[in-house]
Amino acid sequence: MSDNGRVSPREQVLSVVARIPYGRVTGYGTIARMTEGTSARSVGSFMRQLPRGHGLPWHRVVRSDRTLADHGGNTHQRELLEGEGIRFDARGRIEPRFFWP
DNA sequence: GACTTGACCACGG
DNA sequence: ACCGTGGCCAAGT
Repeated sequence: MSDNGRVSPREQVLSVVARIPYGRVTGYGTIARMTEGTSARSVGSFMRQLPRGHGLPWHRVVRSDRTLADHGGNTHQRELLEGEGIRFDARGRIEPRFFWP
C-alpha cells in the first residue's frame, strides 16, 4: 500500500488480474467494479504499461463485448486463451460461459 | 494545475 | 447489429 492504509488503484488492479482463474476471462469494466478509484478506461491504461512476461495473466482481460482489445502489435492473446481451452465463436467473440465471475 | 491520452463502456438512434 | 457520443479516471506533458 502506498498512502494511508488505502491500496493504490493499480495495485488493486494487479491483484485482481492475478486472481483470474486459469481458463476464464474477465472484462476491464468488471475489474473496475471490483476495485476502487478506477474506471474501465484507467484499468486499460494500467494494463498498457505492464512489462510483458512477468507472470501476470494479462491475456485473460478482454472487452465487455467479448472481443479482444487491439494492443497495437503482435500479441498472441488469442492463442494463449485457446491454449487454456477458451473457445471463440465464428464472429471472434469469446463464448459467455468463460467469463469470470 | 490545466490539458491530453488511452489494452474502455453504456446507451441512443 | 452497427456506429457516434459522452462519461469515466489515472498518468503523462
